[in-house]
Amino acid sequence: MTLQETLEIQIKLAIHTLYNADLETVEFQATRKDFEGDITVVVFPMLRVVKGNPVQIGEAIGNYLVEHVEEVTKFNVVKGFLNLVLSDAYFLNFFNGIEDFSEFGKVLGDKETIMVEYSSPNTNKPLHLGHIRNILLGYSVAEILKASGKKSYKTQIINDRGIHICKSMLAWKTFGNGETPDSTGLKGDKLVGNYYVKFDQEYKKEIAQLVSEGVTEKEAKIKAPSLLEAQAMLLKWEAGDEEVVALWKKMNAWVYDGFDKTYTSLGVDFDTLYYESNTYLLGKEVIKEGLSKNVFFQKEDGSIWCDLTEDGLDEKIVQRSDGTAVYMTQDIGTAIQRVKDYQDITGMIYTVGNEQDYHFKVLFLILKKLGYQWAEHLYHLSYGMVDLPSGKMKSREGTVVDADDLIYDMSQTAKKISEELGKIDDFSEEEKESLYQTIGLGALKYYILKVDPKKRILFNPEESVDFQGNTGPFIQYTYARIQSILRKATSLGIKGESLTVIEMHPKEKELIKQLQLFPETIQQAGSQYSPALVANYTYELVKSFNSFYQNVSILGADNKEDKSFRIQLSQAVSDVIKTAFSLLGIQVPNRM
RNA sequence: GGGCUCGUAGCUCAGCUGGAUAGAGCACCUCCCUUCUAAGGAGGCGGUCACAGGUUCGAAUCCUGUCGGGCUCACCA
Repeated sequence: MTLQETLEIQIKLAIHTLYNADLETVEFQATRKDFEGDITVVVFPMLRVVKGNPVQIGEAIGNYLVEHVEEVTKFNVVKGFLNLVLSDAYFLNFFNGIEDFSEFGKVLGDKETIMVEYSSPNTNKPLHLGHIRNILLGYSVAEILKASGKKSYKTQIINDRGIHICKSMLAWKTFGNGETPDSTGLKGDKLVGNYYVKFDQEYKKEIAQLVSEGVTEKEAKIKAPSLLEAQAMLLKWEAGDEEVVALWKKMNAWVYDGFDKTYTSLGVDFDTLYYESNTYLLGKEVIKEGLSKNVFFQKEDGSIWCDLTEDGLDEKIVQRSDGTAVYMTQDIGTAIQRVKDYQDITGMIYTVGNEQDYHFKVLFLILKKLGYQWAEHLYHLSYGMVDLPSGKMKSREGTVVDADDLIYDMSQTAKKISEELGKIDDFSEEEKESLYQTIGLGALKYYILKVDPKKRILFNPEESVDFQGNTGPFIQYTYARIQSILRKATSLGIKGESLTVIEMHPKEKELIKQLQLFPETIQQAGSQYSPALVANYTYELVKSFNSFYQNVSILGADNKEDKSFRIQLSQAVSDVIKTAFSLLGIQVPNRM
């Protein structure tokens, strides 16, 4: 039983014996810094069942608790707030009760299995900052779920089909002269992306040409030769034309290879992949079934719809009049396929930008109507766009912040700062590079993940990302400092021993309180799908530690007991930092 | 126009299912390295929580409306 549970029982008992009344619940909150105490009971809500002065009631409960609950040593009442002071022994017991903090906070379990989809880029453009947010969020949420006692699979759907792919294929065929990533030294996704841009340029030229010949702009957009050619290519692709398919395979392979490099440098991975080219036909069977169950209805032109007006939404098309699949069809099919492939799945999370809120609302509703139980546990991890001060990132206007460039820039900044500080001059070149990468990525990932997912992020490339204050490097730095102390402690032969009696410094007590919060932080982050909660928790923990570090000497403690305790405490804090950061996909360095 | 969403300090953000004088970081100003890494610490300046009503003992938080930003309402994905 936790202390809070004990207190709740005792407080109910107190109210019962003192006032002959019964409380439903007891409201607790952390005691504010300005008041003495460790935990606070809010008296106001009790006034509903107990008539009287809140201060007097608080006093009465306080006295009762001091008498009946060993851990409560003192109390004070301010207005309707009963602040309880807990004994050092209580905190020490908690601390000693955990022999190893390296797995602290995590819960093992596999009763629920969640598939998390993230990234899912188009294969014709390199990844940019917007994708980075998506990727970091999806990866982190999957890790958090795992730590909160669920099983998770990471996946993505690769949009490798459609007219857009044909555009870059066509441009490469026409202007490429057989260029390859090897021959140009370009990353595959960058090379293909260039041809996508090239297509667009040619297409615009053609439109301009047609317009000058007297064709209306609207007409020109449809009749431009290169577009017609791309459309012809798509038809060939769908018909399985050998040459087209071979080219498609070759260029897609380049793109995947390029993406993989970016994923690797971001340190993320996937358990399984889905390709749109494999799944785009899947939904049709289900549509037929849904039609027979009257979940869908057919219009005269043959198109198939789902009527969602009773749910306050519109009618939504699920299959075109020509019988081909739309976006929705394919998503329905893919969802069902996933559950077939992984039968232990109990829910799914889609990491997709908030511009698709409506789409997912509809998708989930349709799947529920089709009668799938797991449809009750679908969640759209919707996140805000990453905007620049100039507005939206637009690839056509060249205002896109490229993922690879950004990652590189971050490590360069880390390098610059590190070199100025000169603390790692004895590192080998490889060690240095690896550290710069760790810090640069730490800064970037933390910067993005600390913000509530649903809020939009304003990214200013000019100001770049901070390395001071509430940042990844700040936390990594604290971790590195603790490692330094622990190394020194080991070399001095100081070992941590379990202690029973010790007078605790307020800063030590504060740290233990922070540590206690970690398990519930993971649970909350899991149920709210919010890495930001983990980030903010870590920041608070680290701030407390730094204050402790600056005000209390660890290795220079007066006696053996204090020294031993503080080393253990430091170890615990660094373990939790490491775990918390691993949930965010951020590494921690032993020195920096 | 309908729907969804956001609006907290000059800037970037925290504020859990309503609770004490609204918290951090950056920027600006003071201090602190002969003591465990100063990417740090201690302090100062800075807010009518967009606005107006309402519910409540109590509202940044819940409800309604207004204003402002974003997204969305395709036989595109």
